[in-house]
Amino acid sequence: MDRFTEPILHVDMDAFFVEVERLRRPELRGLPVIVGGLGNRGVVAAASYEARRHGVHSAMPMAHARRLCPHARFLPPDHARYREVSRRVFALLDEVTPLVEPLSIDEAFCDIGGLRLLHPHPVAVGEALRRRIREAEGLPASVGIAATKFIAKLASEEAKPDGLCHVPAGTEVDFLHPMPARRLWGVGEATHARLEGLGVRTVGELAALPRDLLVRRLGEAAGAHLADLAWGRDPRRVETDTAAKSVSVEETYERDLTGEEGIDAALFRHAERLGRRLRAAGLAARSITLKLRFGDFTTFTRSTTLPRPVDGTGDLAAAGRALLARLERRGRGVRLLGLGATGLEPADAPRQLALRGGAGEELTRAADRVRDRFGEDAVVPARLVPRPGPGPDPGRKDT
DNA sequence: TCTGGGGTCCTAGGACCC
DNA sequence: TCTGGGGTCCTAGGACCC
Repeated sequence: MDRFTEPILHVDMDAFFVEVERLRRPELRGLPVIVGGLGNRGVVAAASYEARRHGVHSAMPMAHARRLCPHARFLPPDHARYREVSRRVFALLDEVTPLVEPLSIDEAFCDIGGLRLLHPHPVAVGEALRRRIREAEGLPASVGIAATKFIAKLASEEAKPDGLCHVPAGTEVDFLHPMPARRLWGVGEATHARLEGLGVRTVGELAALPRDLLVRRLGEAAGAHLADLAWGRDPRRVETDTAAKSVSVEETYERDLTGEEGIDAALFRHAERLGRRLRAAGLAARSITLKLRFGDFTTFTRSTTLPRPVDGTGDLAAAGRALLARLERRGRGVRLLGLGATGLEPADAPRQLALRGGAGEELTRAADRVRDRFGEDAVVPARLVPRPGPGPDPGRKDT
């Protein structure tokens, strides 16, 4: 009986932000291009392969990237556009199989096990998908094919740029063991350092360690997980419909915020953006988290669980202020301020109407509708409008 | 070189309940 | 009067991913 023994595709767009920019500006083809925050505290979000050859990579401080590759073209990110293109690429995946699990804006797992009667081989499906994305959107994508998710993901990395890599069932260990342990999904800087402390450099050396030693050194979950991955074991299935567990907004300021008023205004703007995103998703939050990073990069969070879920700007701002009051600032400047929502549930979950705010809530929703039509800046709370000059203006009534 | 913004998951301690 | 074990929830911090 014909059946796919490697039914999992990992589709990963190559230098996604850069390639989307090149669609609009073909003159950028062949040049080193770097997309990211251009301010003095920016980092690289995406680098073209030409820029990567100079050592530039994502998450690198932009100042460093400029030094490594001064002749690159530097562009600010256009996330709205990337989201739109991403939506269309995922729609192409949906044409192939209903079992699509988005991992981020530019990558997804597809389970094509159900296609086995229609296609001779998973590689034919992968190549057709790459061609389809190229023809429909003009974008390069790499595909990894394997029996498990994490081998498929490693395979797509191996395939880059603009390629396909198939790891036949039974050959996983040969594929894995020569690799640096750092390449495993879940081995970051900290775990890598600990593994080096154990004398581990490759996945093969990791596989040779006793499982209980890994659990003792890395914790129950991470240790057991890595022990399995090192032998190619990964039972996770492709999951569709994974509901969001948190929504958050944060901002790093060009210069640290120092005055109480400026910090409070920033907090209120966060409450507005967060509330708007919750309401657009039809969600309300039971728990609110405030995040604060000081100029010296020390970072603190404070969170609270409310008696009932909230989605209104006023409620979010009030919770944020209460949390802010619990942090000792001691005159330190604020580099980053963030506000997050967890404990999400549908805003329509049975809650008595009487509890759902009054006129304030209606105003919020009216403002949302105006912004839907005229843009984010169409409605600005009076408290965020710059005050006219010093002293009262006798000719002006508050409106 | 000096460190973004959006997420997920895990750990550990404490409160609280049975 | 002293002491259990287990489960769940909450909070803060940290690792990790793209």
